[in-house]
Amino acid sequence: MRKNGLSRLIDVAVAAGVSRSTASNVFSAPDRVRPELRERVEAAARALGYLGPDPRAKLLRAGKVNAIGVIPPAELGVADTLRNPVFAKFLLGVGEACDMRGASLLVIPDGPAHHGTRSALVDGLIFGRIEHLGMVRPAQLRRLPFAVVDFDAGPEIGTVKVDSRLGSCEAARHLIALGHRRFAIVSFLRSAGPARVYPPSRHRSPEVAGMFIDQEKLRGYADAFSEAGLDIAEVPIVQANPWDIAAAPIVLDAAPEATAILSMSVMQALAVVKEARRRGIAVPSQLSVVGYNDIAEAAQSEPPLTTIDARGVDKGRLAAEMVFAGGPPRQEILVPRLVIRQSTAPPPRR
Amino acid sequence: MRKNGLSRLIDVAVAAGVSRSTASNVFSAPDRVRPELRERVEAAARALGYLGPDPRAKLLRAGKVNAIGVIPPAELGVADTLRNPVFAKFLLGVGEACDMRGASLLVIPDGPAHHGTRSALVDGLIFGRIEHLGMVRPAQLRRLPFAVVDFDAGPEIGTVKVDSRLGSCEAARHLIALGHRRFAIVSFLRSAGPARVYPPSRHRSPEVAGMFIDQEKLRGYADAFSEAGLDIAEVPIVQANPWDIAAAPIVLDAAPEATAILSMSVMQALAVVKEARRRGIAVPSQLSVVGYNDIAEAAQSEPPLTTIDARGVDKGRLAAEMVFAGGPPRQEILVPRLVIRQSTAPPPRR
DNA sequence: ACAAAATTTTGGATCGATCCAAGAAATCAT
DNA sequence: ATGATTTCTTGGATCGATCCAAAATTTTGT
Repeated sequence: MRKNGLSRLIDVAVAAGVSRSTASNVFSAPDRVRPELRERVEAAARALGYLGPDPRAKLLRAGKVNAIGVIPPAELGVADTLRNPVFAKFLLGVGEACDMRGASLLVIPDGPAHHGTRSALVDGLIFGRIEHLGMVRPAQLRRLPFAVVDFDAGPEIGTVKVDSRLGSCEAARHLIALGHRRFAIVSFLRSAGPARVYPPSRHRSPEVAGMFIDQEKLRGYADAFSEAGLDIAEVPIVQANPWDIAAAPIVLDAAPEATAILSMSVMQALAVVKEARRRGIAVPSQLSVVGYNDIAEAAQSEPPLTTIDARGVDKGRLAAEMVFAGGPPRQEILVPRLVIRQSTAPPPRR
Repeated sequence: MRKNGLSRLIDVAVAAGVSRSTASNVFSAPDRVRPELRERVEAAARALGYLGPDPRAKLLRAGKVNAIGVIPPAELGVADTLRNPVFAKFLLGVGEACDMRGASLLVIPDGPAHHGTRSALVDGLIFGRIEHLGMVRPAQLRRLPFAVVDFDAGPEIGTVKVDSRLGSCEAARHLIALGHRRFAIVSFLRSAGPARVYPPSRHRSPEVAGMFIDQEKLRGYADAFSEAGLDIAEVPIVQANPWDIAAAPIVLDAAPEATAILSMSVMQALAVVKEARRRGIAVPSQLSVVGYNDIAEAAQSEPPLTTIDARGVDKGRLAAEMVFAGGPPRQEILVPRLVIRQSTAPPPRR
């Protein structure tokens, strides 16, 4: 017994009259110990209340923790991460991969100085956002397997991406195929603040052009428009914080003549549907709405929302499998899928 | 530089021409080292690509990991845990507490032999269910601070509980106060399988009496009924797996004359509302429904669901704070709150 | 019964740092 | 310049296990 009251492997060994190594073997390789001796050691362990090797010490030698770490987008804490339904789906995928190997999942809020990356006790890391590019090198140097998600970090680094340009293109194509010609787009506003409206003709202003991920999606919309001989420059764009559902009325006001709304976020799309119904605009017969990302609420909305399944779960699973598997870095690109529900229909006749 | 390519503190020390201790101090107590020397060490570290003390070794001495572990109900893996909205709320609360201390959150799927409990690298543990009672002793012996949630483990052990008897009593009181007299109860079926109906008079059968948590809630309903001079024995009970929303039709069929449904799960309550509307039964004017547990879907349902807020977030936060704070074991009992929305109204006149 | 082979057990070294008491160097007082 | 302080730096011990090669023991073959 020690001063701190906990007994160690060596205490057990002494009590059982064997060497440390033998005692160690009883716990980690029982077959190597003669049954008789093994029982003696086990009895001693029981008597001392010894619970098996201390995971910390074990770790020091073995180096394996049996856990994977996920570092959420920079500004998010643990709670925010869990609260965000889109990110939660991703986490779910990571969780699935963990379950396959019986590993644990660590959510690491990234404090200042990337303390999390440097000190987390994990076998590998998954970086969730662009802001983490600076942490890639530290992780590399720590020789920790890791993968990045949703951004390009070069061929040296395992990556899982979703082709969001294609995804939003599909969304727009779907509406165009239904016959829509008058649209409005709900885009992202990264900086905090109220929604902003960009009427047609103001698209080339730097605020619109300068966004990052959203830019991909905007290109996707533009692809579909030009395929159909339409010009995206004639479509009004509303930028809103993806979670600021109070922006829905602004969207509807900004494009009263639109028959279809393309939203880069699900939450906005759901909010627009709700607001439209509140105003007595029938969805989908008078107004069609397509979102981006498929979450539970989308299926349960009234009417259920047509949206893009951005493969969040698969993304998480693949990233985690990459980390677990080790091996040379791979680049995976997932293809988003259009999920057609009841928020889209041909435009009303005039 | 080592064979494995990673440099250690000692390599840095040698390169800088100082002792290990001094090098160590540069990273953990910079003020103790003369600026000139410190810079020399830092330069050496940079040159060798040394990233600071290895968290694993640090841990062996210090014992702190800056992470808290949550062990979900036995049969759930990591993914199931995140998928379950009720448990996810609890996790959210734990996450909030983590954010306050900048700690990480580890979700530990509990494999066979409680391997997780024994080997998880955390500063403390939270046990999420009755099945974990057997793991309490191991944790105690490991001298790990821990808390249990939702079940009584004796005065020696920190506990956060929610008074579910009171919660369900409130639910029933609410309906009774609105004037309802004919009810049906949706209870839990722990074993897998299809829903079962227990008409009045069969309440005392062992399947009904033998359930655990649900028993508390049933008592709560009974409390409210007897306050109003009603007898719960006259109320039909449907037992269904809490997630088996296919059971909703069975509920409505089992009690066609009921004007109000008391459900022990939110999901069932939401399913019942949906099914009722599908059948053309107006909610709440013809049928009132009260759930138990408040999740996002409940507020977004059509109509929004009246339900019991079982304080999931607070429960998680308190449990985590207990673990972080250490100190003598406390027993917290949270009081559930009735959240009145639009799924309840006075019964229809006949 | 004795050597050879197979199985068990053992002690020393190691994983990568931190702590602490003691030694060395620099600063100050007289 | 000498001793007394104060500030830095150092090596040895430690955290709690595992690994490995060598020693001890048991089993097998003839």
